[in-house]
Amino acid sequence: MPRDIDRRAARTRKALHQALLTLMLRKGYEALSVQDIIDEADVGRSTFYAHYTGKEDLLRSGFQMLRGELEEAQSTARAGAEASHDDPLGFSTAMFEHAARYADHYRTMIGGRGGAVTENEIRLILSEMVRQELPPTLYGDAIPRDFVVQFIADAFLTALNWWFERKPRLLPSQVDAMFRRLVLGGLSQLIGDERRQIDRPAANRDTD
Amino acid sequence: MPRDIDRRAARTRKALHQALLTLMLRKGYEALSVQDIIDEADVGRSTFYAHYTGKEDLLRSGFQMLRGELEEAQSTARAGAEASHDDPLGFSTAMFEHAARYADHYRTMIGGRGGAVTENEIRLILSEMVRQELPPTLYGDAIPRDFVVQFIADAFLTALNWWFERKPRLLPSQVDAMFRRLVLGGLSQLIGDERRQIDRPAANRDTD
DNA sequence: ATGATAATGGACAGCTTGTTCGGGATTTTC
DNA sequence: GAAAATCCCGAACAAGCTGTCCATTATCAT
Repeated sequence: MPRDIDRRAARTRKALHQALLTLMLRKGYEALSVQDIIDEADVGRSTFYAHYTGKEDLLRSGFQMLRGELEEAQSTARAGAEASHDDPLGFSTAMFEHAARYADHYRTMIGGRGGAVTENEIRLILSEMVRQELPPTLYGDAIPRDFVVQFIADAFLTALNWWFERKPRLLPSQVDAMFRRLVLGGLSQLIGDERRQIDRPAANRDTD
Repeated sequence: MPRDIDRRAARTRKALHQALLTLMLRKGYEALSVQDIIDEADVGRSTFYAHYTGKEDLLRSGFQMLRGELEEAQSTARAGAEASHDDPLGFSTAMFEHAARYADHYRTMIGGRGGAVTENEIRLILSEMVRQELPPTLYGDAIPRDFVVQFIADAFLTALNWWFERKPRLLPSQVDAMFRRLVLGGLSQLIGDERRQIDRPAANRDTD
């Protein structure tokens, strides 16, 4: 029996992934049928179902690959770097660079093209990254920690979306700088010095 | 010919909207078929197509109603209030209260239940609101204005999502306070006093 | 080369979609 | 109240997609 995966199988899977990528960029995930995918990939119907249980399975498979890539990039980029908790947004630099490298893949996931599955997956991954870097104790207890985590993760997605849709020629480092400054410093730094002192509302004692 | 809409037609449309609402809360928009909707609404197949061209048409129709409600609420809530540019997040208070009032409707739109159509529509509406309130000139030019607009709009959606999914018993005013503090003051206020001074990166001169 | 193994393509029934039609019920108008 | 207009309903239709089956073909190990 063959130790490695059969070359034919590898070729088929690559063709299917490529077809999914192409079609998602063109029509979006939800509007896609299995028929479209196998037509684009030039693959038989039963062949598709021999490899994947449906289009969602194919989608998740591709997502896993990208996730593996990402985790590797994260760990190498931050191997000898400063320890965590030093920079609460430490994930962002490597992440923006990874997005630039796999621009087509990331493009399928944003702007509503990815469907609910992709959206949820990427938000989960990001939330987990942020959670590991955010200091366990926040100043005061006025804002719950998981709220802050979601805030950061979604802000990153916003930056990514804006980057690809509006200014795709920017360098990853440039977008990263804007992202960090806005999330760290907030809006008050941008709207004039006289409002620099934000009002500090009393911490709500009875938050459910 | 009847001056007003026929009562039967109004009843049918109301039943269809209610069915869509119920089913979206249960299964999400994308997983819904026209068959599901007319079964839930107890309406004939041809009747449905006599009123709407498909499920997306029905969705947009309901969305228009809610939008009308919202714009009315916004204008009345801020009739005699302070003029714009005074508070860059002036929309949020009335918006959170509107969301509390129409909780079921808003719940269908967040958490991936609403599908790409809803997501895009609500982001457009929010962006427009924010754009009108944000001062035309931002401190420095390091961060493009439309990036800031998207940042605020998406942060609001994050807050709304977190509110409904995690702490639905909070009052609108409480969520509003957290939202404003986080967006205005940023992350640096939460992670210890020694990092209160954020580093100010030099404005990028060549942003494309 | 040759048998074993695995991928392939096309055909199949079952289901959903969107449309059309005539009979029957309800509302509006007079 | 009765007539006329309008709307709802149910059935039936072609078209498309889905998931499964099996005989055929191409690739692998010896």
